[in-house]
Amino acid sequence: MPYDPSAFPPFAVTVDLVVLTVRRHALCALAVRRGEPPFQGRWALPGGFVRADEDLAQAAARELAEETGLRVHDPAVPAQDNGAHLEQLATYGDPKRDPRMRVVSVAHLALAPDLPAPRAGGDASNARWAPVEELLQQGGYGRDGEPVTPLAFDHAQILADGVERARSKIEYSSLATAFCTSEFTVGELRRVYEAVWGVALDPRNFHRKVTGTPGFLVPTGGTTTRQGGRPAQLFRAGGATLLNPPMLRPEV
Amino acid sequence: MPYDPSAFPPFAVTVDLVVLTVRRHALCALAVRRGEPPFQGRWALPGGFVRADEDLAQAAARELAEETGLRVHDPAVPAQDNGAHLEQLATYGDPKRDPRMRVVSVAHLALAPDLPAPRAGGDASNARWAPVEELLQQGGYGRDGEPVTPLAFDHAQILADGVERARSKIEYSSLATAFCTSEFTVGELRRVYEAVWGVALDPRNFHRKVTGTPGFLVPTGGTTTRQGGRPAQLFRAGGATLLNPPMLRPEV
DNA sequence: GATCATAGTCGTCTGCCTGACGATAAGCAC
DNA sequence: GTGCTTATCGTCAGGCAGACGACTATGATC
Repeated sequence: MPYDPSAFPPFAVTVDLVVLTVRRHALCALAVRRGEPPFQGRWALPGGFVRADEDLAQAAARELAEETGLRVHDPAVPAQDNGAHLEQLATYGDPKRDPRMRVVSVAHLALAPDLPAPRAGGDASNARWAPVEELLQQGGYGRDGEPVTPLAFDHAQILADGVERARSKIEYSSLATAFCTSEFTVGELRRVYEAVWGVALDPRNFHRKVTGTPGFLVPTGGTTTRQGGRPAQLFRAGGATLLNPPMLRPEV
Repeated sequence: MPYDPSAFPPFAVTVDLVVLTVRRHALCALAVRRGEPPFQGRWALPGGFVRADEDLAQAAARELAEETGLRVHDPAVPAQDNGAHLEQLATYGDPKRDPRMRVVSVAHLALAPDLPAPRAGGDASNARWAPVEELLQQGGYGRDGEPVTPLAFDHAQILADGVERARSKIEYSSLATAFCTSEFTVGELRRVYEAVWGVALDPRNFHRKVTGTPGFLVPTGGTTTRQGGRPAQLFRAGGATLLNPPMLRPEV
């Protein structure tokens, strides 16, 4: 049976990225300013077309590198530094989600340690880390005093789904370490949980939990005082990826 | 800026379905026989092209209805009978996954109660429920004595991902009730867990757990002896969708 | 109709984990 | 040193899960 192009409607396929990090005790996402219609001047998630010979994960990794310079953490190299976690999130294909044409977007979720500064094709004014709370807010004014405009397209929904995925996934996996630098303290890891969940956790119980879970953390031997106070032991993420029993998210 | 079709490569977009049910104490998936190349004569997951004016979820629901006659359970109508659960699973877009052209497939996961018989365009010999273990098996012979051939395309991977999603999701949600008819007993629900996880559960502890979780089960007042033995209370799925604390899957 | 097999339901006990919280340790700023 | 900060160890009570005993109510079989 020959290939019949009339048998199916053509789609454009893109990848959109929810890139999350923790800055100043807040969960932040990478946003880029749109330079062209539709939604010109509005903030959006980074993303772009999937190329003809490219896998979806490749396209997402390429976009991530283009926007942030981050390489993707290869699970086969556990000790790799500064690698970001990247996973597929969900696919959005409402016929009206892009007014120009039929676009199906495969959204990906990336988790990264706090980065120096975003870059978007070298133009820093067109990319920023913004607290997800602010990006998802409806109306009102941001902390910079500018009026808040909703994200372009259906990106608010995509961002909300990504945040929810991250929030639930750090419960039962060691994914929270993806927000930390290669060596980190128990307190730093706890502040990641607190920022992502937006709650306060008991330092003593948290310490007991993470140090008591085999394979979660491995001590490097060093200590640091970069958080002030008594010197804290430094750890690296252990090989365990699943937390059993899970970290319990407090009721809100 | 005008719409420029040359700016992106065209893709075909399909939905593929992992339809799971529990039959005779085994987790089974719906498979259809391919009538045309590539992989002619091989078993595959049901699916088809997304139409030009159709949302992804609509396309998946349409395919599900075409293959099984099942309607999708609407969460707004909790008491609806025989509705299947349908959710997006993941998207597969390797450039070589279909030798004919560039196809991106948005896989969906459907959970259904045991059904009378599959239908595939009215031709029953081209559709069947098969134990997932058999569909995922590499080589050897099936229980009908025929040699086992792998599923077409990357459908073995898609099926494995769907099964894994179902296995993990019944831990912390009330999704296992989607495998049951509208009224069911605690024992029937337990056999669902046992079939999906492939383990044996203690009937007494299971009973305590599910009846003690508020909102999970609501008694209908009736009883049944359809499983033999002492009459069992009939229940309907309650409004709760999340199980907290979750059902614990025994170590293997 | 007695006996048996089958499934359902209620309890008990023990160990583990969590949440609450006291106490101590070890840095820095003054 | 005093005070402040963060880290770390310990204790205790309550809740939940696994193991398992006991009892109940059907249908099947003799």
